[in-house]
Amino acid sequence: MKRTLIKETPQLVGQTVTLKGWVNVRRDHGKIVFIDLRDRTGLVQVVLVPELAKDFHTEDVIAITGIVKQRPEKLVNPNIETGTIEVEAKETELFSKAAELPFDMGKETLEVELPTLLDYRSLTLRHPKVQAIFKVQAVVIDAFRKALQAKDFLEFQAPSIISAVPEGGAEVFRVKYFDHEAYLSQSPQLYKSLLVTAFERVFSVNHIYRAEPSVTTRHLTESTSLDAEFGFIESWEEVQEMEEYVVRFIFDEVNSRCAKELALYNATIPLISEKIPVIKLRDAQEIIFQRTGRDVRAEKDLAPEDEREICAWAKEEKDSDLVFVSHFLTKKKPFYVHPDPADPTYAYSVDLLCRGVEWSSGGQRLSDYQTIVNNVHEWGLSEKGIALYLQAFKYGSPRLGGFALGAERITMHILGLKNIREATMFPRDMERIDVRLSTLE
RNA sequence: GGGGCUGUAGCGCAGUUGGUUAGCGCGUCUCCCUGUCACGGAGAAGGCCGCGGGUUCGAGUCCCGUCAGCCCCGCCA
Repeated sequence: MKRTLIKETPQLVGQTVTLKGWVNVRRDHGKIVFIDLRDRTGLVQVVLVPELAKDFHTEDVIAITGIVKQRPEKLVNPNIETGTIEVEAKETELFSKAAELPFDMGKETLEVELPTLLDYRSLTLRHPKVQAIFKVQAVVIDAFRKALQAKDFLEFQAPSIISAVPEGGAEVFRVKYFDHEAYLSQSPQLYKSLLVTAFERVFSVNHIYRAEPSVTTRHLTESTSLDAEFGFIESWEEVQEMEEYVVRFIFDEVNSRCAKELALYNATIPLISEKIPVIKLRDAQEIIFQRTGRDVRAEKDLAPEDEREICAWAKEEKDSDLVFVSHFLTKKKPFYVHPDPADPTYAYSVDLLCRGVEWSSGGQRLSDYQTIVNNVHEWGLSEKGIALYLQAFKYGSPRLGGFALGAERITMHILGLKNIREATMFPRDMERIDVRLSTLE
């Protein structure tokens, strides 16, 4: 018989249906047995006689053929979407038996610590509350695409294998590449910029790789970067405005498409004011000094503590969970960053902070060929490995800029997760590639 | 790389100033239960207290080492 999805059952009262899915939980009452069956669309209560319930256990994969029945009013369960009905089983079939579970899967919340959550990833990804994280993430990424497609951006696939390290700063993974050495890309930055000279407006959803020896709650060695870049801008503010539009678009989509998922985490979309406040690094540091007495005014960057403080300021003073910080030090940024002509010490760069953490960085890029070449030398880089990038600007380029958002960080902060690994299906860090590396020795 | 904290049953945890037989909840197994929905009730199994050494009459508890994990800082296109 044709399979019916669980979410369809409330509309099929009186009909015989075949449901296929996993046993979420079994409640045995002797002469009557209840099974909450789970498929990708939801949960439904199945009523069975013991003979049909067999020895079904949590996570067994089964099929149930039965009649959809309206529940009497006093038996309605308002907590599940199919709570007005139940399915009275007439026939059951076991597809696949589940081994004894290492923890309780039938609970509303998985009560496991992070290492257990990841050690049993194939299993924990079945849990509805865990799945909610990745539904939100899928919507975030989809909304990013939709927002930029609506502005006529072209999606491209950036390469992961690169021949030279143009950025400096972050550590890179080396890979053996036949007789040569290559690297894993830390960013599609140079590709998206050079593509602007061909397509004007481009974006990409790519994995990026960082060999930073960082063990924190917000760093991964492999993560998903949402990149956008576009040309013919008038100023760096246009980049910041485009980013604001994209972030707002993402929030709207998540709000309208993920109400259920947000509710599971008791989460609310970050508060976004009519206009996200934009503040220069030095002004931000002055504000921190005024608020806390902590003098960070000579620092070259914001420490995590500073990022939290400036977010607190934005929240209290500007009614916004988000805040842009601009004009970082040119020398702390990569060679392609565009200095502010008014004071070249500072750059047309802009980070987006949300709920205490950096969500993105972006800004205006250099577009003048000779200036770029000079900077390549000044930054101590080699022209050879980035020849294609330089070529793009040699043959004419519009004024350009762009930004990159971290998909996992957005997901994490929307849902209020404490560790970015929770917002990553298969997180890689210094100690883990699917399994703990220490277990492989 | 620096600092802090934690390793006790499958999972999540408690365990007093060092004291006799190692505790709780969930899960698992057996039995009972026709209206539960995190069902309930009765019973049972399940532990080299991460590992190694030390102090002590006596160590889950104190000390040293080691391994594993978590958090903070640093680093972070």
